Amino acid sequence: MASPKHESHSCSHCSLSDICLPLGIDKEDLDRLEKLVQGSHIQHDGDVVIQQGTPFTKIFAVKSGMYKSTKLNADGHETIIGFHLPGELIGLDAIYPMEYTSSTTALTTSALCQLDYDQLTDLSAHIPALQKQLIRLISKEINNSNALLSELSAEQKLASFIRNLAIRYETRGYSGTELILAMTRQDIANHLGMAAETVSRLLKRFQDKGVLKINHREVKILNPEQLLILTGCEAQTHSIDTSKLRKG
Amino acid sequence: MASPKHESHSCSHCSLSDICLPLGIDKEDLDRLEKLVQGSHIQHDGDVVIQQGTPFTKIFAVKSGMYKSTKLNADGHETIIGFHLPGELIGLDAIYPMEYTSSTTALTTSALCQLDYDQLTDLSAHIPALQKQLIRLISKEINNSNALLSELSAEQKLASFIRNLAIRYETRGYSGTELILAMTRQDIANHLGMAAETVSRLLKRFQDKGVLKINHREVKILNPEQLLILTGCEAQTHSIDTSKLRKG
DNA sequence: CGATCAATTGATAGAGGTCAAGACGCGTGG
DNA sequence: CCACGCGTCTTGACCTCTATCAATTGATCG
Repeated sequence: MASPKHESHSCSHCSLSDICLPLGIDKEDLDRLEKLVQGSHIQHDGDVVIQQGTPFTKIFAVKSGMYKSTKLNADGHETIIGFHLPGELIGLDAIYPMEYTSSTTALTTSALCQLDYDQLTDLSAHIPALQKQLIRLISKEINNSNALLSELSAEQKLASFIRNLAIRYETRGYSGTELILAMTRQDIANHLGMAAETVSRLLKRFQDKGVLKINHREVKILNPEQLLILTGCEAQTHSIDTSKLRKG
Repeated sequence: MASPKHESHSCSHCSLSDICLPLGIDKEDLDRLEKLVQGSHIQHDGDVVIQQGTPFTKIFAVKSGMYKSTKLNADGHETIIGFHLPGELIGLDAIYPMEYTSSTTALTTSALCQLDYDQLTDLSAHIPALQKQLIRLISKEINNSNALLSELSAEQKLASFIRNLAIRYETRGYSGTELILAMTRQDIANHLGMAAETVSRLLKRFQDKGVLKINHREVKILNPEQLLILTGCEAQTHSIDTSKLRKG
């Protein structure tokens, strides 16, 4: 299992083709795209896929499992800037600086595709639809990054985090109510800018409230609406007293 | 001064051409690019340029002054996702969702250019250099957004904010040591996720330490190296005791 | 079955939010 | 020119949230 195996691949048969690159591309163009895709590379827990600071050459697409990207700051502190689920692209933030700005590691047994960026841009110059899709996906990343800016309390941040994971899983055809936290509590805490103990306590609180059912890394969302409220977003079902929304 | 005046414009003569779009484009292509640029629109303090939720049609480039982008979240809370200085582009995050995800407002008397996005992509399909530059600039935004994730204490966040502003001004040919905070303390606080009182207290502390000289909205950086240390990044001049870097 | 790592739980303290009052700057109108 | 009002900024007192430290339990694995 440990050997990096290059499976036969085909974007057209990939279950992720709807959310990955080949949106609205005809058969002929798709063939050309597939030529530059290097198929499934398999990693295991802890395997490093990208080293921060190395020259940018490829974009990665997650096929299965989960990855995390950590950034070593100038102050020597490591921050987890994100987790990557199947169908998501890794490395788009490296285009501008021409080198990877964070390291990426597998959290469980996982697989990804590799796309040579130079070939991809060359091809996209000939296929407007591909160019547009590429730009759209990069733009999407900006929004993802901005999402973390708003939250206030630790409770809201963690609730948002879980909800965000659930939604992303659901979008990709997995269950939107039962998910597995492939990362440690410490990883979650780091990503959200809090202590691991706080994550632990909050998860317990969520469970006590009947919002979640937690069994180690397994999370079951019992009350999605209540979870939404915990994010700081009021429920839409009944009218709200807006007089005391959090600060101005 | 108050009338929105469409000045004669020319990217080739614009002092910002180095940092804006037209990087490495030849004369002929530049002419075509200029055709789709709508020249200087002038705003004043409080003028709204972009309304969150409206359809995405244009990218904006700041010519002078300063703008802020605020996002109204589902919880009814407004977050300032960024400030825009001359030479910077606004609206790149709207490409994916096809609508503006935040509202943009002028903070002082300011001016910007408008670029029709559809025309821009059509043109970039014919000019590989333009396409690359466009993609690079969008990618850059991801990095900007990720920058806020790492900081820990309020002191580090504010020090980083000031330093970031100074560096951006310096890159654009302005002074890197004397700058004007066109935004209110409340705006800074909102953007950094803290209380306005904390900003006030921290600025005072920075001044007491001799790092900054503050006169209302004017900031003079007296000790850039000390400011760097306040961001959490150790000074490079002498070897450091790394034994007690902030948490793991 | 110890050893190791992840996770939980409790006790404590400090950073920073909140509330409240006052100072300062600035435009407006008498 | 000064008084007034308004918004911004500052400063102080208090208190909550959450980080930190520490000890324990639970899982996993060679």
